[in-house]
Amino acid sequence: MEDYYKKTKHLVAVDCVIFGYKKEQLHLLLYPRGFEPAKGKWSLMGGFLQDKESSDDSARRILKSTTGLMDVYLEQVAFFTNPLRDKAARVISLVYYALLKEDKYDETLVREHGAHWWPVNKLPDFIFDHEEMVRKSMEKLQLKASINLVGIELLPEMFTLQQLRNLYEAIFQKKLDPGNFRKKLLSTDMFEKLNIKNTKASKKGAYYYRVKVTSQNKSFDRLMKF
Amino acid sequence: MEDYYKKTKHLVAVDCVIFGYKKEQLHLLLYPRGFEPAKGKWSLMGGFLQDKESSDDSARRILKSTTGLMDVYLEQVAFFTNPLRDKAARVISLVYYALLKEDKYDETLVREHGAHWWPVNKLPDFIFDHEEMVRKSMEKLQLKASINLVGIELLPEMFTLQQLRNLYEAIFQKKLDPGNFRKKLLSTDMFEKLNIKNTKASKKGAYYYRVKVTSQNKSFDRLMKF
DNA sequence: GCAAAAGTGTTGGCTATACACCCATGT
DNA sequence: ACATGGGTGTATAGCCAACACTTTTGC
Repeated sequence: MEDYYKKTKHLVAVDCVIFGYKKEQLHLLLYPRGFEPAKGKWSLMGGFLQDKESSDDSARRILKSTTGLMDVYLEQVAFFTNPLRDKAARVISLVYYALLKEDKYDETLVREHGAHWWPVNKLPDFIFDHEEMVRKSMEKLQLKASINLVGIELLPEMFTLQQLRNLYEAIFQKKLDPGNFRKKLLSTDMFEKLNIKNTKASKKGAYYYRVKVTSQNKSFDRLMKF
Repeated sequence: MEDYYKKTKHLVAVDCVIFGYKKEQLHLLLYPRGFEPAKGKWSLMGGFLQDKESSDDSARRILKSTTGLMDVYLEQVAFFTNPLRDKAARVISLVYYALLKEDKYDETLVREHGAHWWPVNKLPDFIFDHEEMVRKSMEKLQLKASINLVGIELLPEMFTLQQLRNLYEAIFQKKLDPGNFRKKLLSTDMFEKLNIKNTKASKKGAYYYRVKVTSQNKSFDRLMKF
């Protein structure tokens, strides 16, 4: 066990499942693979883990270089280690998902990489095992959204309950009852009602809310079911 | 990205948090570190990921060599990548937890490795970040026990509801109401009542149950709260 | 006035928890 | 007979889904 130098070393990749919320739909930022094998299929943003770099730092470096964003919410998803998963070489993959605030990223930088936003309900063909990575990320995100409020990470600072509901509908890919959703979320006492109304979405106008500073990273009291 | 050969390679360890259920308490199989650094502290069972070996296979190889067991329930927990986590060298760790059936493992083999079973409520000092690995494993196990029946993996084929309740009490580290537990679990219709009684634990004797074959890997209908 | 979204209220069913109570039996 | 765990029943509280209903306002 102490003979570290005798052991096989491996290439370690960090792949990021980047969620963004655009046009009331959850999207993934993907880029097309330009070379064989699997040319033309779509791929997650990834890179190799470097010397003296934690995988968290690595993921942040990848996100910085592809979206320009520094402070991004990151969560571990899983590791993928099948020796044949990458046809070109034996590569271990460490997978994260990331949540990007609407329109805060650098669109030019994104385009530079040939990247494209795909709605999660109409995804293209993926290379290798990236489809499974995405599936597991969705499951993790849904679990997280049941325990914590994900509004902070994906919505602007001020939002109506309708916008928040749309976000949750996008995450769980199903319609939610407006009245019940409203009562459920407000019962957590995590929101602050503002004296401003959004009159764009309806004639009556809906009040904007803000997440209370004190409950930034708080859990719901119980596991919410959506 | 295609220049695989230029990238840094890393040592990749697979560490196993081995849960066993002994004497009505959840235990962890740990072994003492016999060399510096961190000599005398306790460590998870681990080994290095080899060439052409998936981390699942690697974990199974480690479990086979330390407990003699072939078919063990395994679940991914997380990866640990802090560059300074192992003082001797930069090592990525992939962590699994394993569930060992009571008394099915090879006690001689276990002793050979100097390993020791520690009850989860009185654990020793760990090396490096192994304590966090254990904590995350406990959380994952509790989550799993809320979604699936873990009795199959940790109990003998035949068990009384009292034994099952003790197991759940050990997993969640709290007392559960006997009557309510019974009703909750039986309501899932995953059990088959046998015509045999266990008369050791009580005078009246409790019927043995068995998990129905059809519901081996089934989920509870809802998330159970214990 | 009407449509459409905002927001409130009501109801029935299910689940969790606490706990009372009877059953069977070894000592 | 009584203590002990096995097993059943009941009462209460809280949550959730469905849906009726009221409010506001632009057209």
